[in-house]
Amino acid sequence: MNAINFAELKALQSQPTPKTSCANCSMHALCLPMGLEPSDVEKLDQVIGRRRRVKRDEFLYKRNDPFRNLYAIRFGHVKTYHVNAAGDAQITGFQMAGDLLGMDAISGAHHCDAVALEDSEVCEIPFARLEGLFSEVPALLRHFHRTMSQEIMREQNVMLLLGNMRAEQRFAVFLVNLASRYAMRGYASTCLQLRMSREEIGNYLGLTIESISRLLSRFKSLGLLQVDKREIRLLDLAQLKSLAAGMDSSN
Amino acid sequence: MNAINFAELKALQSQPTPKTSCANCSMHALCLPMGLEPSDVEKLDQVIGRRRRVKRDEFLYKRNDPFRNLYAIRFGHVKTYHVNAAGDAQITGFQMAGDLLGMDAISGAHHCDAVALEDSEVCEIPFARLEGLFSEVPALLRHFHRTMSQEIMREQNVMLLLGNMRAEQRFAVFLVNLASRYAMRGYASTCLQLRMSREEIGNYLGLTIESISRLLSRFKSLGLLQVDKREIRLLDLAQLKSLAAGMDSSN
DNA sequence: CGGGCCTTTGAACACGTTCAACCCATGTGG
DNA sequence: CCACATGGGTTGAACGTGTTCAAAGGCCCG
Repeated sequence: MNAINFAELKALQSQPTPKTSCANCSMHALCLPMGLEPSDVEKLDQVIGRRRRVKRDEFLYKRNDPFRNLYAIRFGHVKTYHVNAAGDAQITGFQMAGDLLGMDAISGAHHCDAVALEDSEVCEIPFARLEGLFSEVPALLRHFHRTMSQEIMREQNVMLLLGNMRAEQRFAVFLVNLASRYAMRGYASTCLQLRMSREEIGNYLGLTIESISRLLSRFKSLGLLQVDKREIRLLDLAQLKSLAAGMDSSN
Repeated sequence: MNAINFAELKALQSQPTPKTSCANCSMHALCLPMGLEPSDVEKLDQVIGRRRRVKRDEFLYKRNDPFRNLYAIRFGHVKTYHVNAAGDAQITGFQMAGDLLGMDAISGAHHCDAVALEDSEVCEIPFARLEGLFSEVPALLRHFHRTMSQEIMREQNVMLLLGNMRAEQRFAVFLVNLASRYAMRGYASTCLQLRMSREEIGNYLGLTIESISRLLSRFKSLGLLQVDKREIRLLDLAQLKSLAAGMDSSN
């Protein structure tokens, strides 16, 4: 796979900062405008609100905020999480550039919190205006439905992970999945710069921080990866994939 | 809450079998036509395909079936589940009358299996025709988006359940949730006729059949419920709710 | 150099699983 | 009619995975 780094590409070909628009956003091939005609992309651009910077640890939205916008990440990383009555959190997803957030809130208000894992920038997409565009641009509506559908699939996969995988397999799935998402975005997929802490990974995977630490040590000693703080170099992706698929493990 | 049994009501008021349509379906207040004008309900009726009977243990759809239809349950119960590479299943949901199935497949093909838990009947909703109706009936599109959004929320709640609840709390959540869904449908909410086996409950909750059995015994001995095979009578809903919320448990 | 934060590692523990036996209701064949 | 098999459910005992608790290490920034 010829890994092209879209972000670098963009930086190379355009010294003068381009107008912020979908057409020249490095994520247009993954994000909402995916597959649209240029004229339709322009209409989408009209609809999209301001670009918004979110600093590390700042909220993108909070539980019970009224639903007004969807958010598309331009760059950076975000986590979404639920807090239960007892006060402990469950992280429901890590989102990166090109991902769409907030679809769980369409029925009324936001039911989870969204916080930036690093300084990030998002496109605010006023949902009322987007709805107005749906009748005009059927391809956009179709793509929107596919996106929601994929979000449902993603969550079902997490249910699978939490419901019947052991710790080792969960962590392998996490790593392989992260690698493939970076690959789709043209980033090096064997050298992950984790944006989240061990604790956040553990929370997402239904494990403790200690378990994550032990798994990293085990995988390291098995020669599957190298660890240096939050940089993880995947050395044996094939083996990791077979662990993620539930094969062998201890033979 | 004045529990009206819609199914019985319908049976009483119409000895001659009425034409099968959304307008006189007992689930119209919960299902796709929810909140639509009568004229729009009629349009929806035009779009909906045949009603289809599914016997107990028969497939409604299978993994890799091409996506053509959504399904609304008229009566009966269905389970959806994923099968992983190793061959074991994870049940991702139990659906009942008024529920909509198949939204995870919009992006292409079905990714899970759907099987009837008892003899059931569903409305086949050809998605292409439904899409055609969206531009004509904006209220339908809005409701469809809310429905997908709610499905995302439901799955996030399962992630919460599987990710950071102990067995006791999981099972309490399961019972309370089931009771509330029956209540919404006008059925007695304190006397549950389970349509699924202990094994299926356990699978859904990430537990074993033995754990479910033990939990039932424990709850019984605590005076929270009575059990007779698959009939469960909830005796202390308040206490069950507080267990489900993560309160006390052992004091 | 000190303090704070994140991480790693070790040891004891606990929750839920696994394995096994048994119960009970239902259905089937001799 | 009984004998027997089958499938779902319950209960007990031993086990194991991952947690909890605790201590120590590494790193950053003041």
